Amino acid sequence: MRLKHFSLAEQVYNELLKQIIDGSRKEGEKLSEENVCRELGVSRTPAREALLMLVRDGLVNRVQRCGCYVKKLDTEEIAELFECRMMLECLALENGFDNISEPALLQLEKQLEAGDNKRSSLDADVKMHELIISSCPNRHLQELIRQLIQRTSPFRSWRTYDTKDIESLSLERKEIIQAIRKRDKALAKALLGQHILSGVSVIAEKQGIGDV
Amino acid sequence: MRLKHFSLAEQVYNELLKQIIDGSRKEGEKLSEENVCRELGVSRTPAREALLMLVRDGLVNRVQRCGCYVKKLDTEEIAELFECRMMLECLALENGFDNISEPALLQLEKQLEAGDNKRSSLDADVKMHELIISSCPNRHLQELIRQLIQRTSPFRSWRTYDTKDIESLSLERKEIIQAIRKRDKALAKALLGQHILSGVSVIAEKQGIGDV
DNA sequence: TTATGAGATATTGTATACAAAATACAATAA
DNA sequence: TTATTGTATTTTGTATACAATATCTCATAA
Repeated sequence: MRLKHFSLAEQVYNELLKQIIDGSRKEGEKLSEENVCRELGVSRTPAREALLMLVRDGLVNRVQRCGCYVKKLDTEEIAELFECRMMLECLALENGFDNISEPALLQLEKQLEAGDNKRSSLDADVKMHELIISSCPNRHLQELIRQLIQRTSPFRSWRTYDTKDIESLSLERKEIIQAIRKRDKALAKALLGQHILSGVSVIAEKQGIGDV
Repeated sequence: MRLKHFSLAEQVYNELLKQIIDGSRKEGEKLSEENVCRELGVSRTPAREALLMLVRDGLVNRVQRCGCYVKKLDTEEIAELFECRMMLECLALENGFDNISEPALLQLEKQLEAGDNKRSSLDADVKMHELIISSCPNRHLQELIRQLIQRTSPFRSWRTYDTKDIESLSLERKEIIQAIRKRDKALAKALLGQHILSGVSVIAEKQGIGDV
């Protein structure tokens, strides 16, 4: 087996990605090459490459001769981003519906039962969406959706602050799984769509507050 | 107005992009930094950046410490790529159907009439798809589709070698436009889907020949 | 006070040198 | 002959120096 060795550029990329997703890099924040270098102890070349990779992912804006910024989306763009993800995940569910196996669903249900804190709630969420995505036979569509999920990740935690939210999200997931197990495709798609869009209004509110 | 000045990286990117799309860079071809530099008369830094941008676009593969190659897709991956594009363009048509204006359709029909050679056939194709895409209100979906169109572009010319192909493609487009003008959404979507997938079998054949 | 502009400073774009790893190749042994 | 191993060459990864541009500061004038 060939061991993978991570280049500095990849390591910087992974670190910045984590920071952007977990919110420690705020939207709109300047990511100057100099600062990134100094903070992570590498030269400008790998830092630049990492930033380019984040631009590729749609998480960073780059303006010629001005530098890179954590991408800042207005409320409407966020709504469209979630809507786009919703449409594509529903498409994946439509296409892969019959490939979702009963054992996989049972296993997922068990994991959903166990989840009642924020951490396991996020885990369960990732697993459910990944089950749906990986059941879709079109690998390009799979990749597009994974990319969209990554782009919506910075907003993910906004809806899992209090216990009530976590519980209602958990319930939504259970209903989706049940609909799939009952082989009710139309219902499953409708519930999945609602589930993905459910956070948008909360996000819109929080952003409104943030702007003041 | 602020004049846009293109960085060397962008210029190299545009040149390589053109070469990959028009087929002068064959699939699987090695794109070593050294060669790219020498051919285009720049240093390695902008060449590297251009290659990274092509990786972002899905047109180039990059293996750590081994270099970059023009992405080579097997027949099944190509089929899935076109299928993915088909699904998303149909989604865009579904969403933007009512936004497609009669004047825009009339103008497009005129341009389709004029097109009977390869060049104008490609132009007409670009315009028709762009009309559909830009009518869809979701800008993220728009961008995903444009990216997919770029990724399918290297295969585009494979179906426009002889006059018969050009004519039948032209006819397909006219039928799609007519269906939209009659506001028959289901028919328009079905025809659009067929149109996008129509080249796949031809591509599969040609690739088979290429492999011998 | 506000607007303008010159100069200083900081940041990005580009070239290049060096380090590390992969590949090619030749020599040797089985 | 074939397999293997060590060396040479090539290529990618990283650091850094220099060039070009943008931004900031502050003085001056309307």
